[in-house]
Amino acid sequence: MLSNSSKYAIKGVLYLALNSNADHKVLVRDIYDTIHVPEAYLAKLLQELSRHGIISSTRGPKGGFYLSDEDRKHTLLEIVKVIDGEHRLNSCVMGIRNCDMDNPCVLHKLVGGNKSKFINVLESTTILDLVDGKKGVEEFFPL
Amino acid sequence: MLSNSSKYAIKGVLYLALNSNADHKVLVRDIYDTIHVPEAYLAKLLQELSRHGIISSTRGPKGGFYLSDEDRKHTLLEIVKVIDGEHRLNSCVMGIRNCDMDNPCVLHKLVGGNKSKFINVLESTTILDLVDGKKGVEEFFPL
DNA sequence: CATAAAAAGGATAAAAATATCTTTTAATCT
DNA sequence: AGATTAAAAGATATTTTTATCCTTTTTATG
Repeated sequence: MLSNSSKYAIKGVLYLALNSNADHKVLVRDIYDTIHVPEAYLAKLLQELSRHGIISSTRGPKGGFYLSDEDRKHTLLEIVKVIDGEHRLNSCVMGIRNCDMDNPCVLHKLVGGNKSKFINVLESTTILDLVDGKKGVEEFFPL
Repeated sequence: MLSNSSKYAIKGVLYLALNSNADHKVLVRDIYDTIHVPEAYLAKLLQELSRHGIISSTRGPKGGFYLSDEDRKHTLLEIVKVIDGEHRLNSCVMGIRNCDMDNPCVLHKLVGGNKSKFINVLESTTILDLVDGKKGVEEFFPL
């Protein structure tokens, strides 16, 4: 339903939301220290998000990844779509061909309702929403 | 959240629920023809379920897989647990360590409710429930 | 008792997901 | 300009999941 990669990406973005802005960019290394996602792998995921304009980055000294105010308006669903692609979320929970919301299989009816809600949460929650009122990264990543 | 293997297994069991009983066993080949799960792979999954007592089987001529009346009382969750193991479903949606229902991370709160409901559905739905009132396998596996 | 049917089991192969390493490009600061 | 820093990009490696194949064991039946 949600790949590890997507989860990693969300964690990374959350870290950025709490610890970065245009004047304070952060290195992958720093993110890694806190969220414990393999450094090189996380870098790949962030690069991908950056390429798609979900997050921002600059190269060179004083460079790093960060979130602009605009970036913070993106939703969790956008992150997931970039990393996992459209198909993973839209396809039938049971992987049954020609089964969708309009012509659902029995299992879909059983389980699909919860899935849609899950997607709705992802779709209606922006980075900003998540971080709003939170002060430290600890609230998100308890050790 | 649910592996392909689990989905395959559920499909196979559904087929058995609709097409088998102690007096009418079915071959993996027959199931394969309908649900389009790779034959040898499906055989492995059904063997696993059989070993765990979720479904029944007998070897030799006139043998095959089938569901006894007792078998039909098993829940979808039991199938998933045999195939995917306990951990996959119980772990934090976000894969965060030391995060569980009692001490949930922020994302857990956001998304965990739906997940629990999903598990509840699996837990409270028996094979019998699913099949009840259905006449043909087509209702489950639209092509 | 021989034979054939069918699951069970073991070993292997292919594909996808996850992770790492190396090289290139761009920005900043002397 | 040149040196340095850091992300971007590309190539490669590892692991896990998914899938297949082949042999063995069990069992019903002629």
